[in-house]
Amino acid sequence: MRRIKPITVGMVEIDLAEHRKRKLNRTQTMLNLLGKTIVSGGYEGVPFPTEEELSKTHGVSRSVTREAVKMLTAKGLVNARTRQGTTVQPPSHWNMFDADVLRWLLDREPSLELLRHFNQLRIAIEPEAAALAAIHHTDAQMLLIEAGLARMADAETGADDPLASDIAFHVSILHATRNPFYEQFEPMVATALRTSIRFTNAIKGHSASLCDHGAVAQAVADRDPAMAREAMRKIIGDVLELIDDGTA
Amino acid sequence: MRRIKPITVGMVEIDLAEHRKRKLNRTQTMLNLLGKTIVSGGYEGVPFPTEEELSKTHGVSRSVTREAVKMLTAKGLVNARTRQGTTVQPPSHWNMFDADVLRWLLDREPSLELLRHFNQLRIAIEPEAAALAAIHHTDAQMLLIEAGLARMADAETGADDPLASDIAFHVSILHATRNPFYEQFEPMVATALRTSIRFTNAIKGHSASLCDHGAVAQAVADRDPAMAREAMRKIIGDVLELIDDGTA
DNA sequence: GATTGCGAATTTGTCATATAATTCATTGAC
DNA sequence: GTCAATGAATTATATGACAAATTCGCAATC
Repeated sequence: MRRIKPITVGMVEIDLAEHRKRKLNRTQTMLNLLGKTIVSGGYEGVPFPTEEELSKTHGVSRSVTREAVKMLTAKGLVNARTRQGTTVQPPSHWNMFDADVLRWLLDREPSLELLRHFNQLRIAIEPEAAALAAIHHTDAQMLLIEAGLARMADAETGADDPLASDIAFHVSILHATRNPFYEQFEPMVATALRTSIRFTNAIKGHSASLCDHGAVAQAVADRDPAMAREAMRKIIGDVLELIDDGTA
Repeated sequence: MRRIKPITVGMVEIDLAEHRKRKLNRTQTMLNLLGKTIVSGGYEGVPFPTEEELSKTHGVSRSVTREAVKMLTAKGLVNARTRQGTTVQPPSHWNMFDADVLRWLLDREPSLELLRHFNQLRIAIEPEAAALAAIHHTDAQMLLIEAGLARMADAETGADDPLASDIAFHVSILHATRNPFYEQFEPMVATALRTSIRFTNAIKGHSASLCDHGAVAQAVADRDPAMAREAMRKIIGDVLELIDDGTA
């Protein structure tokens, strides 16, 4: 009966291409669609559709709709109650560290405000992460950190991707803390760095940046927490300064 | 045909009482059950059951099982693929800031190690949160902070619950940052505080603690970020010290 | 013997329909 | 006016069927 995939949309842009490329199934497509719509305020004022409405609108079965809504519930975006229907939760309930939610947020507004919020968090997390890494890192993790630094050096000469190497370095520090909570910030840090270059692509003061990153690595290697913290704070502080300048 | 709720379990303890009390539906019960089991390593070595097995074992329909698994997927605990089955993800993929995951973790091990990890994070987050609060708080938020402080004072005289007032104070600081990412730490901070008293119930140096908290509030009111940061760092630092002593 | 191709089996993914449970609104009795 | 009974709307659960994707074994070929 139904031969063509009836994946289509109401308000958000159609992501059929992305859908095909990533081989998303219908539940995942539905999840993305609803997530994006919620995050971009598509249901403010209007009540969230019932399961039946959603199913009809998007040409999928109720099972698909329900499972997508369940996932949204698990991420804190909505809350479903019998008879009352499904309601969108206020943003404070959203799981901001979820990779999907972050993606939807950026999709909505790669705004300076969001970038500032990211980096306000980074300046709390990463210096302390560097300090913890200085204390708790294993030899293998130290090698990874140095590898990240080497990649950044390569990026100087064009032999590697600057963004990827930057992410690799910061992520390696997070893991070296050996604290599972710090490791959770990987998607956020990666996202923040990716977003940064969109706004401040002029900041190719990479030579200075490379030097700063080297200082962090050295302090971690020396198992000097205070120094590591300071060095990392300088890196993030510089970024934050640039962003604040962008605003003012 | 089926008259009695067939909610029962295999390896984890039966939470029928909790189930009734919180009026959990079957999907939520299933979610809790699977979540606890996964977090406590119940599926290490053995493959995760298929949908049909789970449904049979727990006497629920495949819908319920599937929706529970979907929620676990959304929280990063498992990954389902056609024909390959559902696999448990490594802990680094788990969404550690999810309230459910936190609860399951504590249910497994209210361990000193976990408590230390919590507070290693708090010492990054909360001092910076206090600094941000000093800059960005609104009048209403300042009132909430002072209310929290007042409750702590009441707790001194037994007029209020010490734990609840402590949580209220710290949470009010988080919200005063006006940064949605900081607000996400509410469940973690609350959990950390709740867990603390189990271990360090001797720390009823509340008079000292009250004084320290007052210093934070004052610095925030004065819009003095550096002072707020320092005062908060002292509070968490003291806790961390106690925990580390407990280990050594 | 190694590789490629094909088909069967397995498991999640999707659909359709029916029924239960819960809650809100309305109506009616007192 | 208050309270209980009734009904309606919506999610929750059950059931059975089929689709899609991936693995695995087997066979054919080189």
